[in-house]
Amino acid sequence: METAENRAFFNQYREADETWLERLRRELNEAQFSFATSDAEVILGLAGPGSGKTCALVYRAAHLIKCGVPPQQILLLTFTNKAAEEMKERLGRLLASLPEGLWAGTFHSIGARILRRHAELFRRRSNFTILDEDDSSSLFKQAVAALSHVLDEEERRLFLKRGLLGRIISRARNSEMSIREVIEEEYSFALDYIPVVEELARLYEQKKEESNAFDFDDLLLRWLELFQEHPAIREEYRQRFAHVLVDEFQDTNIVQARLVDQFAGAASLCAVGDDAQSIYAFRYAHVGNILSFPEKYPHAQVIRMEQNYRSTPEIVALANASIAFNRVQLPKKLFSKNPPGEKPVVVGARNAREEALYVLDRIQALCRGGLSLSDIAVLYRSSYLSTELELALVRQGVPYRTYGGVKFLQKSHIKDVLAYLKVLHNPADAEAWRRLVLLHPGLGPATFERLWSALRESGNPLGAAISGKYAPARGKEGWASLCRALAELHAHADAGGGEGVDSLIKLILDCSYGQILRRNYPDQYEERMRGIERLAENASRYGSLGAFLESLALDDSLFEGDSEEEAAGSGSDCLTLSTIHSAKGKEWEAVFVIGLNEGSFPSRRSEDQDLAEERRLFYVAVTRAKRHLYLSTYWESSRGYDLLAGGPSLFLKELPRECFTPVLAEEAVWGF
DNA sequence: AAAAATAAATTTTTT
DNA sequence: ATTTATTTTT
Repeated sequence: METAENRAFFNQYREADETWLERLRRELNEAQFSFATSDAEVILGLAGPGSGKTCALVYRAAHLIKCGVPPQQILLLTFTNKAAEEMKERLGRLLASLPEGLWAGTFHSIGARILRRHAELFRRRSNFTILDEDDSSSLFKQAVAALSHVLDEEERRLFLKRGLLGRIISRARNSEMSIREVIEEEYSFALDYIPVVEELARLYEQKKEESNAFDFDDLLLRWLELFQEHPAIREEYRQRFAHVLVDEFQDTNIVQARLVDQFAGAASLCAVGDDAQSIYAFRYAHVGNILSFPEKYPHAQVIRMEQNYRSTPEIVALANASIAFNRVQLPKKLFSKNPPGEKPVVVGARNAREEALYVLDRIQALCRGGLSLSDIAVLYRSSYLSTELELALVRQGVPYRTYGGVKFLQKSHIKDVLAYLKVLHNPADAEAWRRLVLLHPGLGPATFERLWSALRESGNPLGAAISGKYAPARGKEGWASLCRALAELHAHADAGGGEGVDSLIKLILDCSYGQILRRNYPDQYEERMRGIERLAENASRYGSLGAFLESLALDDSLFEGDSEEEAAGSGSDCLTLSTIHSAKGKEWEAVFVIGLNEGSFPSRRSEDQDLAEERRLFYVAVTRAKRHLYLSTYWESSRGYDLLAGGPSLFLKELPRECFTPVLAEEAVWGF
């Protein structure tokens, strides 16, 4: 009914304000226009890269608001936080100001937001911790240790190796399969261990509950469970959100699709995506979601957007030629009417260093030709492929920023500081306690276990620690100093209230972690200190500790890049280095895709069925380019485990000859 | 028995 | 460079 009301509003508006509609007509093409203004209840936008699907989604949201839909009735689901931010910003620009009350975020962050309000239904409190992958694998390790009477050493190692256990369990949870089914289908070597894995999963759940914590999967699954088992709550949200808009639908998994389904009937649903750009199978993305969408919703209006506005016809031709090798896909004919440009260049280099020198040389040439560094990006399959280039860039003093790859958050000193904050915010967080305790000399894992079980028994771990009643047999001084620090921090956090997270971090350094840092990293003390200061700067923008920890858990893009970028002056004109996954949705005038070697890309770890996914990844990479595209490969591997650099990637070899211009790097690099 | 010190190994992609 | 396995020290 509510949607009908909105629709009435909508139609009334349609006649009332011609200028907004005129603007839409001017700025959008036919398909985008009908997408943005359609009043169908279910809409699917099938759109190729560079066709402006995100743009259409933003305009649709703006249009709804222009038509009088209150912003708080709109739920905008994106795949990355970056995308959510970008949409909000574009929406703000379109409407002159950012609408208040609109919910825009990733499935995970919206899930966290909703679950904070209903945490008690899952025996959690609203200050629950969100576990990252390291945290969960640590819990798995403890669960495995608890079953040491069943598993011998070799078996224990098997399960912990490369997160096998986590992958099995996560796979089961995200694909609506039982652990038995997952093992039977994909891990047949573990058939004998099905009951063991089931028991481990139970132990893991129990540990999460004890720690008042959710992992990433919980944020989706428990959200779904909330809606399925509490119809009244579900109805509340169905009433609230009259419009649900989903970006990058091809990357949703089964649970996420079910979450969208929960709104069907009450809200108008609208999703955009491109099956050819599905690159998150490793996170259980299910392309079937987008392929079968029209069957699930027979009344859905399907709008195709096939014109590419981003790239030259030459680049589009290469992309089309490559993706055509994937047999299972929706037929699409991406085309570009842009003025022609140069053919993409395929570069062969002897080794990574020569490749780096070539790329550097071309970047400098492009800059002389009038491009600025921010118009250029270098993309790669895996983060290690960027090291040679980074060396060359630093030598030449070219400023750059990296996306994806080694995480700022994974730096140990940052995690140490965060452990203090987590203990303060959620004193049940066993992982955080463990980290803090082990920082101190004389305190090891065994002592931690004893201390922790005592603290947990008390029902108020933080209070118990501060009271000083508990003391370990060894490492008394370390424990005492930790307790003093926590007492001080707790008092400060309590008194401060709105004091700001940054002052809390400063206090952590002053009363405890400063000395520990100096002791543990005598050589890098200064550098790491600067990293923590940057953390504090970022923290100052958050109103509460909870908000800060949550956005840290769900969005590390805040901390991408590191000290190199500082030297270059942040915000200034700089080159982009990015994994292809992190480059999704972006575009640059000139794009270099490096390390296109058989074995690296497609990754040798991928199996046959993954080859299509790797090719889609290649497709995403090349379609980031507007005018200049360079694809490079090298054949001598310089590093030990980079071994088997097996010559040019299949994705280069299979390209029709007329698509590109071949070049040998040595002629350009050593030419004179 | 536990913790500290030393040696070895490990890196796809991300919420 | 940081986690993880192994040895040495307390």
